[in-house]
Amino acid sequence: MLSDHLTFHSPNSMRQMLPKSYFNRSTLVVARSLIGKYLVRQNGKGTMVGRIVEVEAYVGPHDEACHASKGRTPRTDVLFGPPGMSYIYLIYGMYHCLNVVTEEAEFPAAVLIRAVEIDGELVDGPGRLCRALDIDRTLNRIDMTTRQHLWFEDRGTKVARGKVGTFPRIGVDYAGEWAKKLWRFRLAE
DNA sequence: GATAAGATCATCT
DNA sequence: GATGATCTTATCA
Repeated sequence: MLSDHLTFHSPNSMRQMLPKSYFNRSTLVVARSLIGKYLVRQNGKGTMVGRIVEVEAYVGPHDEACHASKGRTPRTDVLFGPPGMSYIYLIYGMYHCLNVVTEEAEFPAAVLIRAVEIDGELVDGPGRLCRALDIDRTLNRIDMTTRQHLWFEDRGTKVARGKVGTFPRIGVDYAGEWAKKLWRFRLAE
């Protein structure tokens, strides 16, 4: 009886929140392994869940595409903090971008969540994603490992390594050689 | 189909 | 005062 509809309904036993230790690893490893995991958003109206389809890694003080490469400022301070925290900022005056901080404190790095699939619908692009999930700067710098507001889950679905393609990151041409790094990960259909 | 331009503001210089 | 880790709409081919 325990095995009744075990997979189809994805019971709680298969929903594992990703803990702080998950993010305290190499940013590239975290980024790649986040593909196929789930982003859960809980607000006053209810709960929304998106399957992560595309992410980008921003790695360390020397990565010129990473905001932290320009130094530690009030905005980028959270990147230098402990892993598992949210880093959300406004870009181009109208869109928000959601990141999760990775690696140990004092090493500034994060993974940008670029696209998710919600109920089979692709939500493509960090700005759209934040709009769809009701994410803005009020959620900046929250702990994403507490099952409150915003967190990640592993729901037992497996993604073959060959199903994850690597690409250059978007919109970072100014970053010179760093712009060529294949630090964008996307799930092949 | 591809490319260009406009929207709009927190952040940093 | 300049600049984006973007998206939508318009214009062209």
